[in-house]
Amino acid sequence: MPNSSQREVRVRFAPSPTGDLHVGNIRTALFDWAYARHTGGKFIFRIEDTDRERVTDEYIAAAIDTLRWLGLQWDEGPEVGGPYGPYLQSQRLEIYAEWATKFLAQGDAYHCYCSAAELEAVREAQRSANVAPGYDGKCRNLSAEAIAVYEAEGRKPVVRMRMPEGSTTFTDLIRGDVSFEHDFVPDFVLVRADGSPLYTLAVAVDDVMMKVTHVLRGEDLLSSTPRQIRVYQAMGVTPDEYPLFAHLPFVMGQDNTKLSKRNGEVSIAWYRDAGYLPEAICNYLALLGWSPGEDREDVSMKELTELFTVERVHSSPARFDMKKLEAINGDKIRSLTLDEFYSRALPFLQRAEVITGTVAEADLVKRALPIIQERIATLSEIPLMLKFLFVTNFSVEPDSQTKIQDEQSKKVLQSALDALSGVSDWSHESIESVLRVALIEGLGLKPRIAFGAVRIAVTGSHISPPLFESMELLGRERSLERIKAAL
RNA sequence: GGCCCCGUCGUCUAGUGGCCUAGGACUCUGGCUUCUCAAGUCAGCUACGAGGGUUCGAAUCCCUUCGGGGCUACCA
Repeated sequence: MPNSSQREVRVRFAPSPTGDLHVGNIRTALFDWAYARHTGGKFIFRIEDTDRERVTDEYIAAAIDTLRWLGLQWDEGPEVGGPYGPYLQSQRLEIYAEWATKFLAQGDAYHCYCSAAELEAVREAQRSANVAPGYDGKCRNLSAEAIAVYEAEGRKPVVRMRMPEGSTTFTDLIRGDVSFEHDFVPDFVLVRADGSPLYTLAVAVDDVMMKVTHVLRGEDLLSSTPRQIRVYQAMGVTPDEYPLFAHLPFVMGQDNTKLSKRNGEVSIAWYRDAGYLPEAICNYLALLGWSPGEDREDVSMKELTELFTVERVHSSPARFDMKKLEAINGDKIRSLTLDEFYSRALPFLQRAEVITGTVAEADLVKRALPIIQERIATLSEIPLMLKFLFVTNFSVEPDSQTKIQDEQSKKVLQSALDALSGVSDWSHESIESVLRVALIEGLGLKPRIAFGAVRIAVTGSHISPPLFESMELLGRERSLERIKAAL
């Protein structure tokens, strides 16, 4: 039997969707995916919903949707199936029950009748006595009589795994050898009193049964690895068949605490709505805890699969920096072809109700996009910048309005109106040359002063896309109307 | 408290004993460009947590220390 490093690579992403997938989850998913693709192996998507109190169908659906949106296509998992399914743990309950029964029969696990209150009391005592906390092993070797008494009391037992004396050592692909003395790994629960399995049981059983070869996951799971390995042993899996572990460093918030709502947006759905491109999110996230070296930072999805190796993953945590994500997003937007940019822009324009979806609008949008492409960092800025082209009841922003109330501005607008009235070829080139002659040469004004007033009158704001192109797009009639209205 | 992990510019990182008076990117500051805003471009600021070793030579190896984080559930 070939060992884990020789078998076909099978990597799984196994979130427990107790909310929207967040930045940290996705970084893990991205690395899992990239590693599978890099090695030509399989990317498996599994839902860990053993805690049905917290995992809902909505969150599961959202997780599936998010992964799809990001382009992290899975080879096995929800909706696509696969040879080792089902891929929802809630649909594998009988499998876990069978193994638990087997462990019980083998003596690897035992029934524990301790109540939550009793366990808490033990922990409390351990805390004050300053000794290692954990289950005290009270039910490890219960006599038949003692069991009968508990049963008579109506107590429902949990199934608890027996940790033998000794220690567990494993090689983490990122951190090297890590070992834990079993004195600090207490007997742990596999099955709840109601018969439902816990993560510790399900994760190990599934990884073995789904023939997972590499477990790349968050470092918060590092200290649960000995428990997972203990289950492998009880299952009869030999060490050379264990999956290889790689514990990824955390993605932290700005204030160096775990990323959460408090210190930055975490939900990927939020980034989607805010106009971030999936490839930008992936590119940025890839740089958190990993780097291709050689001062490279711009990485496409394809390049990521070519360059990604676990060896180049860091062991130290990274802070999430929205500013850098934004910068990368802007770069990605600028490198979009017009067609790509157009299809991504459309939903944002429609959602903002700037356009309704007519053919005429589509044409104007297509002509307008090139002049704003290099001016935005997120797609959500598009409606703001293009609104002036579509609005029916046009008005100038109050802030800008005050800037064209003075005599000089009126004079500028009047001159512009006069000069522009005679223009027949309404192209940005001729608009510009006519205005330069009339305002710069004619009135002797600085360009920023002269064009500023026209800009406000025509676009409604002192910040806008390039003036002459904007006027060309707006059309002669509407442009002149707006200048007139501003007088 | 115990166990485990981690420690290079503000942030993400390059760096695996000499190529490092530490490179790139983002941010920030200033300049150029310029019809606004951007984009582009040039320049600048700022880092090997600290202390000991090992070595001709250390960001790179060892030890100690300090700091940060995770786990310590019938959560994952």
